[in-house]
Order: sequence, then C-alpha cells, then structure tokens
Amino acid sequence: MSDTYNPEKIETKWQQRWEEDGLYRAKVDWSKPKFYALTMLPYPSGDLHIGHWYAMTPSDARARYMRMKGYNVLFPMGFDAFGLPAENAAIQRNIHPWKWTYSNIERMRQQLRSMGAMFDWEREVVSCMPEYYKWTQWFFKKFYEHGLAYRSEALVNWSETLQTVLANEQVIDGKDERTGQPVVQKMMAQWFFKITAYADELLNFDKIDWPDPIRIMQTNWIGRSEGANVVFKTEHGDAIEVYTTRPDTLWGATFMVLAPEHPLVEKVTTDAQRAAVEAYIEQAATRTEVERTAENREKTGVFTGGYAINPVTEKRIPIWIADYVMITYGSGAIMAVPYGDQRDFEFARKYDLEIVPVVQPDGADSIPDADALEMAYDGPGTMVNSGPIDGTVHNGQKGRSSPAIAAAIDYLEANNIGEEAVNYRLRDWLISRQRYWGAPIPMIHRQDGTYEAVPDDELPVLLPEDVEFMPTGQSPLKYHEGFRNVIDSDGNPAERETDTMDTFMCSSWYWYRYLSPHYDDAPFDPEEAAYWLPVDTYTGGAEHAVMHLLYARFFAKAMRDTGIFDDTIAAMKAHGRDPDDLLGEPMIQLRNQGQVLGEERSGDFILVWGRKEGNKLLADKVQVVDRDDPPEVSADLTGEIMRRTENILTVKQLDGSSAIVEVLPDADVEIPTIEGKNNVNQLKHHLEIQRMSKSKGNVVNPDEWVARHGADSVRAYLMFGFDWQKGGPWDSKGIQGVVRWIDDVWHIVMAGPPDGDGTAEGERTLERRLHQTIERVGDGLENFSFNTSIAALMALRNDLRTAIRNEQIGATAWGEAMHIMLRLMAPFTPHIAEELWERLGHEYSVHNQAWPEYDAEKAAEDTVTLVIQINGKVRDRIEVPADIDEATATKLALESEAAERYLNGGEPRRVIFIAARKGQEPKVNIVV
RNA sequence: GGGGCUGUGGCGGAAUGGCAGACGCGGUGGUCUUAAAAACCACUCUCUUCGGGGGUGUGGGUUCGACUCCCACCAGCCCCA
Repeated sequence: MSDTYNPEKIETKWQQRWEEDGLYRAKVDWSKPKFYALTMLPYPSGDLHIGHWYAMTPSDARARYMRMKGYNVLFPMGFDAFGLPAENAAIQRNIHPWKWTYSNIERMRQQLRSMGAMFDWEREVVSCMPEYYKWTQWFFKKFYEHGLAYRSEALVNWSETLQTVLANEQVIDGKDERTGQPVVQKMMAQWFFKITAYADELLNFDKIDWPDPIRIMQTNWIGRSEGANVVFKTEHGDAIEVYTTRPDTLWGATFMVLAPEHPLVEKVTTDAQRAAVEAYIEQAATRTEVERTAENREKTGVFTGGYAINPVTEKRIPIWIADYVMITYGSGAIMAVPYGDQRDFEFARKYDLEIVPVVQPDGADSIPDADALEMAYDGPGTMVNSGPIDGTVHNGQKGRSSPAIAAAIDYLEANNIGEEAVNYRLRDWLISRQRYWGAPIPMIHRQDGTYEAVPDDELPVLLPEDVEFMPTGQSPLKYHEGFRNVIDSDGNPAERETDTMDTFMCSSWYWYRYLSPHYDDAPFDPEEAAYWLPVDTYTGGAEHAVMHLLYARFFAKAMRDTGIFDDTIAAMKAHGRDPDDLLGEPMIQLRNQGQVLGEERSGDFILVWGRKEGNKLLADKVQVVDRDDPPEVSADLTGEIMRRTENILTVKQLDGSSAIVEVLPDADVEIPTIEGKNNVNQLKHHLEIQRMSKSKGNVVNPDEWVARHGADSVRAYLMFGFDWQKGGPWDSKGIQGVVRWIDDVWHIVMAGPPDGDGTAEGERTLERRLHQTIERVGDGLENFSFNTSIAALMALRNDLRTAIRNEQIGATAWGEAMHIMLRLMAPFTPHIAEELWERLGHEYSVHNQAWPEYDAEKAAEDTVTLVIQINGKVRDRIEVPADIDEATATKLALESEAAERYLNGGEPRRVIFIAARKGQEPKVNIVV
C-alpha cells in the first residue's frame, strides 16, 4: 500500500468494509442505554446538495460520538418522496412521478453513501412506497375515527381557466405563476385535522429542550388570546357572534364588519346597496389572505344597508363588509371599536363613521375629543362613556388581569349577552391537496352525501399508475374511472375521494417507521418503539419551525390519545422502563442548523469594442483582462460583468455607472484562461453572497469537492468553517485549512514514532494538551460547536509537530498521543481515522472504541497567568502557581507595577478576586 | 404586514458577565529551489513620543467589570410565502 494520502481509495475501502460488517446496524439491546439521533430526511429533488452535507455530517459526527460514549445509537435515513416537483416534472417533461422520484432516490443514495455517515440503511423509509403510505392512510383513519379528522369548507386558490386548485407557491400576485391566468379565492369542501384541540397543550414546552426562537415562533403561531364572545342581533333578529379581546370597549362599538363571504351578508343587504355589495364581494375574491390582512394597505369596504343593535348601548349600528375581516378567522365578523383599534379607526375615518371615546388615557385630564384624534388609543386608562363599567381601570394587561375587562365579562355573563372565551390564531390543519402525487385519502363519498372510511384490509388505497397528466395541472385521479368508482359497505355505487394528503402528513411520523420499516401489523413494532422512543436529538433547518415541527408534536399527542402507543407502553413496562409521559412529545432535544450560502465571486473584467445604439453598446469584440493590470489599449467600454442574461451584459464601469452591452452573435470573445475559441456563454458574471440556486449559478456541488479532497475534508470543512447553527457563505479557499490539517495528521502518523527519548517536561506538556483536547473536543460535540472541536484538534496537531521537531517526546508518549488523537478524530473524519488506526496496528474498528477518558488532573496547568485589572481593564499579568489562594493573589496584585502606577500611593477603593475557572486564569480587579 | 434572528480584523469565526480576535483562510517577510509550486519558519486589530493608549454596527443604561444583560436606533438575513 502506498504511503501517500489517497482519500478516494481509503474512503471507498472503508465504506465497503463498514457496510459488509454491518458496523452501524442498530439493534435493540436493553443492556445498553439508547440514543436515537435523527436528522431531517431529504426531498429527492435530484442531486445531493452541499446543504445536505452541512445538515447531516455534523449530526453524524455527534451520533458517532454518542456511540463511542457507550450508547446504542440509531441514526436512520430516508426520503420524503411525495410532492409537487415530481408532478411538475410529469406535466412539463412527461416523466411519470414514480420514475422521476425513484431515479432521483437511486442517485441520492449513492451520494449519501459517499459522506461516510453511519446511517443504518436497513431502516431506510421512502414515503411514496405503498408499504409506507398504507400507514399514512391508516393514521388518517384512526384520527377520523376519533373525531380528529373532519370535513369542512376552506378557501382555495382557484383558477377559472384551468378549472383547478393551485398551491400557495404557485400563485404570484394573484396570478398563476406558470400561465399568468388570474386566480380567485373560492370555498371548497376539504379534510382537516383538529390540531386546535391541542392548542393549549402545544403551548407547553416543559418536557422538551427546543431552541427559544422555535418555542416563541410556535407560541405566536398558536396565538392564544383571552377575551369574550358577544352576541349582537341584526334588526331582523339574526344573531351575529363576535369574538373580542377587549370586551371592555364594547360601549364604543359603533359599527360591525362582516367578511365578504359571511353567510348573513345576503340577508342584511338592502336592495339599494345590493349592487355595490355584490361588486365588492367579487373583487375581494381576487385577493389573497396575505394581501387582505396587510396592515399598511388602505382599508376598503361597503355598507350593506343593514343595521345591528349594540347589545350594551342598544343603539342601531350599521353593518359593513370589508375584506380585512376573514371568514376563516373567528366567526368572520367583528364589532368595530374605532376608538381603540387602529384598523377600525382608519375605516371609520374613511367612511365617516362615529367614534366614541371609551378610555381616558392615564395622565389625560379629560376625555379625548373624538374629532381631534389622529390614531386609535389602545393603551391603559379609565373607562368612560361605558355605562355600568364606567370608572373601572384598564391596566393594559390581557384578559381578566385587567379590571375593566373582568368587569365587562361579568356584566356580559350576568345579562346573557356574551361569555368569557379563549381564542387561537392557530387554525385546523387543512390536509387535502387536489394533486396526484401524494397519499390518497382513504375515504368514500356515499350517494346519500355521507362519508365512510375504506376498510383496514383494503389499505393501502393505491395510487393508480396508468394516469395521464393534464397540461393544466388538474389531478388525473379525478378522471380515473377505475380509481374513482367504488362500491360502499352497503353495496351501493359510491365515489372515492380523489384528493391526496398534504406531504407534511408523510413527514409527521417517519421516525416511527424507521423503527421497523417493513413491519406489517402496525405502523411500527412496539418492541422497537419501547426501546428507541422518543427521539433524543433532532436536527434540521429552522425554516420548519412552525409547520413541520408543530405537526410532529400534534401527531405524537394525537397518537397517544388514540391509543396508538398502548402496545408500546405495555412493552416498556415489561422491560422495566417507566413510560411516564415519554410519548406525548416526539423529540426531546431539537437543534437547528443554518444555511450554506453561495460564494461571492467577482465577474470577468472586460474591454469591449463596438458601436452605440440607443443606450446600449453593440459589441463586436469582448476581451477578458486582468483587472489589476489591464493592457494599455483604448476600448469603447471597460468594467466588470455584474449580470449576464444570454448575450446581454450589465457592466459596472470604472466610474461606478452601469452600462448595457449586447454581444453580437459573430462577436470575437477572448478569454485567456479558457483555451480554444471562446463564446459569450463562458463569460462569468458577478455573484453576491446569497442562497444557492441553479438559476443563480452559484451552487456548490459536493461530489466535485469530494473528488478533489475526499469526504473527510469536506465533512471537516463544513464543521470547521461555520458556526453550525448560523451557516454562512461557502469559501472554496477556506477548505485548504482542513485539507492541510488532515494531510499533516497523515504525515505525523506515517512518519512513525520519534527516535529519541524526549524530555520529561515535554512529555508532561503533551499529556496536558491531550487531556485539554479531549475536553474541548467533547464540549464542542455536546454543544453543537463543531468548529471549536476541530480547532482543538488542529491546535493539538500544532503542538505535536513542535514537540516532535524539538525532540521533546519519545516513542511511548507519541504512541499514546496517536491512540487518543485518532479516537478524537473518528467522529469528524471517520475514514482517515480508521485507516491510520489500522496502520498503527490497533484492533478494528476505531469506531468501536471507547471515547478517551478525560483526566482533569492531567489537564491541569502548574502555573497560570494572574490577570490584574484596574477598574475592569487589564493592565498587568504575572505568572503564579496554579493553586494560588485569594490572599496571596490580592497581595501580589497590589504589589504589581500596574497597581502602583494607578494607585499613586493611595488606597484602592475595592479589590475583587475572581477565582480561576474552567479554562480561565484567576483575576484581581482593583478599583481606584 | 406579522414573526424570528444576526452585526467582532481583509475573510470564516473563538470567547458561563472576567486576558477580545482561539483555530483557520488570505496577506507580508524569510528558508529551501536554477526558478516556480509545495513545504517549513516568523509576523499579521489599530494608534503610539515604544512608557503605553484605543477598539466588538450607533447612542444610552445596569455592573467593580459588558462582545455578552437592558432600552432606543441603524444595517442585514431568514420564515409565514
């Protein structure tokens, strides 16, 4: 075997060997503690992205570390394989989604293997396989049977021209992204999951260690508020219930607003107003919810001509409709208090509606004049113009914590006008998708208008393969007679549900399927679940903060309450494990990684010759030159290419101005660094640091870097070059640092032990550094600060090289150092660690070794630097014994040169001793 | 619009409220070489009268002590989309 480092060779060799030996097969073993490490599974979009490496390899390093720490580790991988891109490929390029998806998965599996991760491939799951989605359907049924799934109306993006529903991401500015056809909002019957039933429980994060931002985002998403439901009546006696967080301002409610879609609109509208109301409703349907509720948009609305009675003032108040009220939120109607709510205020000013001040602000000596107000007042104050609650105080707090709100609620309840209520921003989870490439919803529409679930023994409801994709994007399931026509349980003809499930549903339970991917009797084997659950650490992108991660928690709770965990709990008890409340949350610890961004690159610097036409230059010659050393010739235009679209260049000239250059088809393009005849497509434009995407041309291909430096280097660079939780731009030069490190380690080991005996002091220093390194590498792994772990290993490399060069260590100390260092490297760079471990004659495999034991005594320094601060600023340092006590340290500090300089013979006002702590020297702060 | 986050050398980034800039990239000088690359060695926040001084987006606050905590502002990123 050759002695030069050949990553390609050793990486392939060990990947094969580990696979053959089943080194990472995770088997239930009740004699060992378990650790379930999970990283978000990829969507099989085609090629593995550097972002996948960035997300997965540090998680792999951590899983490997836990393994060496003595845990039985499960670290599985799979594919989230249903979704829109496969269907788009089918529509646009006439490739069947199965084929597109499977060939992508095949390629990505190979690429994933090149990472050298410890994935247990025997547990792989693919969510579009019938053996997987059978259980996705089964979960739907279970939830349906327990009242957690129901059918209701919801607004969808509807294209009249295509007669189909579009996903949110397909709608841009109210138009279909592909065809530019207008999209309207339309009510349609759909399936929902009752996630709101768990709203309060989802607000509780006591049992889980999740990042604060995620908890805050979920809390805001759920949006719990306290207030009251109040019943208004129209003049005709129809009840309109509204929810308000400020029932205390009810006396200031001077009009009502209904959502344009509200069922009572028709009835309250007078003939005189009908035309205007109908026109408004039609126009509102063209706007999306985001547009409608945007706060900076001017409020619009139309008077219906109808009136309601304010139940506390008993005054007639006009009923309007406005698109800023959403039918899908609350009851689709609001009481408008223009004095206290900014949107109502703007609306009232615009349409000249009455404003009644009901709160006298703290500090104001009189009731504000309604006509003089510039904006709504929602701050604290004393209630006025409010009948029975006049004089009570609104302290700015929410719900009953405010005396005025409490008084109002009591009044409403006493008079049967309303009641205290809690409301949530969270809405039920709409899971219907009018698409082909998803798990079919296992329901049957009967002739009598009711629904029944497909019997268990007929699951899965298979997606038919013989389908034709409409260029319009309509789901082919709707036109598939064989799929659609069924017989119900009474033997009558019926119709199968043709909607499929939201793919978030597939990804809400996949970590349970990993436990037993081929298990037939249930979604997972309770014996496996009893050992492995719950997930100990889950890693993935923070962009999933509210949807995926909230759904995952909902699933765990719904599974618990529908009895799905009953067998698991029994199995836990049988093994003496306390099920406690373990299964109500899916993952104990969650950590999010950042994103690798594209690299900044300067565009080609060019000289252009051509003729002016209008504001652009028609170029017949373009020459790329060195910007720091341009040749001394005169050109018609000189500058850097900032953008290039086909043959149109945007060039930033030396004076900073932009110019447009159109490169003529027969133009002469000269790029010295590219041999042969050049063309306009080879010109490189400037790249900003931003998200990688094919269209921007800034995608980093991991395969290319693996080919160049090896998987170990790519892994190590991704862990070293970034703050993992933050991410940042890829730097193709920065990888040199880890390439050199790995190369140096190779040479240190291959050079063999030093010939000399070394020195006692040198060997003690190395031992100390080894133990300090053990601690630092371990800390980094525990805290997801992978960069500091590798920094510690690089520092160890530096020390080793110095010690060897200066003949400070002998063969035994060297051997001990290698024995520790290779184990510390194993989680990060698994291949080279294994190779060198073998070459040193150690027993296979380094990945089966115990993590080196940290010895604090060996890591301790003999002497430390005592830092002397004057008023908190460092002014001096002196060497002292490491175990110095406070009295001695203070005495030495006061005698120091710096102290004398600042004290000038005076007495210090105060002297503070800061004892030495982990990795830090003792300090004395002298206040003068 | 709502929500979340981040601002530290030329760059990526270290730093429980206690030596700011670990580790690395890049750069500069040197060694080696016919030469270059690689490798190795040294230096690399800034001002300085060489004694020291200043410095973590801006302005304030808390503290013996603030990159770290609090308030306001400015800039940028992400999510809902």
